[in-house]
Amino acid sequence: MSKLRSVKGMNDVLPEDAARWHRLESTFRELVGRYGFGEVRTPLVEPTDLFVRSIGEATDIVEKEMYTFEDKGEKSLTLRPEGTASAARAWIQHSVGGKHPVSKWFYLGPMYRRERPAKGRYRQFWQAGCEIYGDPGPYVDAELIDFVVRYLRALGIQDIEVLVNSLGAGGTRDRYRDALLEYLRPHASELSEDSQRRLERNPLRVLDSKAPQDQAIAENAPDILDHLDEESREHFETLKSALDDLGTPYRVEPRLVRGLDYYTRTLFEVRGRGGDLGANAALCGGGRYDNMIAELGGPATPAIGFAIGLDRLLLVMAETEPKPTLDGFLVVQAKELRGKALAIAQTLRDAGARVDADLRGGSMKSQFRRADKSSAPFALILGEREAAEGTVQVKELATGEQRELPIDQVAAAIIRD
RNA sequence: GUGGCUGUAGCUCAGUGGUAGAGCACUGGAUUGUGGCUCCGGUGGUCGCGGGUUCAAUCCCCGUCAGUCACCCCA
Repeated sequence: MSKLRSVKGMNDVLPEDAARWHRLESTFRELVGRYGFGEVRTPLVEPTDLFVRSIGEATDIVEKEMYTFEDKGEKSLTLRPEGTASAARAWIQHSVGGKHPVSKWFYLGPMYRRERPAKGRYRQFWQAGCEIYGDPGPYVDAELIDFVVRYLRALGIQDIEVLVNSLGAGGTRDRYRDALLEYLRPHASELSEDSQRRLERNPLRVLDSKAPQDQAIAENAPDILDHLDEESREHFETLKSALDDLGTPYRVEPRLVRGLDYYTRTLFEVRGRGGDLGANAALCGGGRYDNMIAELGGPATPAIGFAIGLDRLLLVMAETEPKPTLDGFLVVQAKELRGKALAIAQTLRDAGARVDADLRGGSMKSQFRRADKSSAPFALILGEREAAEGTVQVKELATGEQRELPIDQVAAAIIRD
């Protein structure tokens, strides 16, 4: 066991697992393409201030989970803990709003949060997300929620729950906060320790506490949906009927809050119900952030986005059918023929075939064993006789059928599809 | 960040206060140009790391690191 290890909570993906990752990514890229989203690639590192101002100073992410460091003592930088803030920064920086009234962006990449690792939660984790700038909704809100459901289904993930809520706009949040505090304060001593702390700092969080005594109190708490301003109420009603029209299943969850400060109006979360997720069932979180662009110094622009946790999808995703990664595997009779075999392999590769060989010089038996395990449907046998005649034996491993072919006919014989 | 559990071969795991085992995997052979099955053999471990108790520790104690589960929070 080497003492050199990957950093805690940051994991390798080895070739045997890469196919599942490719499926997550290619399915996402394919689907996103059908909606006209374009990819944005931002740096992994941003000025710390970007996240403090967008995500919110008093959030857990900013308070204790960011990888922050001084760049040569000149500037505070942070490894991005999420993608929305970076994308917004890029959108503002390049004045994209001036060129396009509406832009649809997606991103896919690693994010960093210094939390205690657990199943489905890592310090480097992968998110795929979409952002739409310039459309105030609510139809685009519905479209985005529906997108997530379709993406998960395309991966064979059916057992999910879509939760939606609205945080309103303008003064809704503050008005509701006051009403909630008024209700909670008399119960303060009955709340869990955590919630007592949350009470003054972020009382909305008390609502989604898992402690039984908190849930009992939250049960009768005032409902944020009763405090929505008129415009937000209409927005939410239209969103729900748009989802109904799309046939997207959802449940209204007035206690859904989420931990980022920038959300306004539409808020949603998709949870998996597979047993493999443990306590980290949130597969996707998103919502509208109509004020953030302006707060970061850009032109007042409504926006909405979501992020999907790819590591978690991997835990609940259906098994991927293993596909052969090779067409042929060369088996060489004598050591002296290895140079010749290498040349043949190159010729076949030039012709588009996927070919490998074991050129260590082992017995034919061991080479056949490797051919078997390589997933290649064909073994290509090169012996003295074939070498002299410019041919190879092409043996189909599943059936045992074998025929001799001139080298220039081999590629066509073994390439599938 | 708090609490619980775990840490023996590449993998899954047995095991004992007296210097370590199985299955699978890998590899050689039975079959000197032919795999998958079978049989026989072989490689591989500072028993996570450090300290303590002991004549002696993989086993007991403490610490530490890593993993995992729950909480916190979130993707």
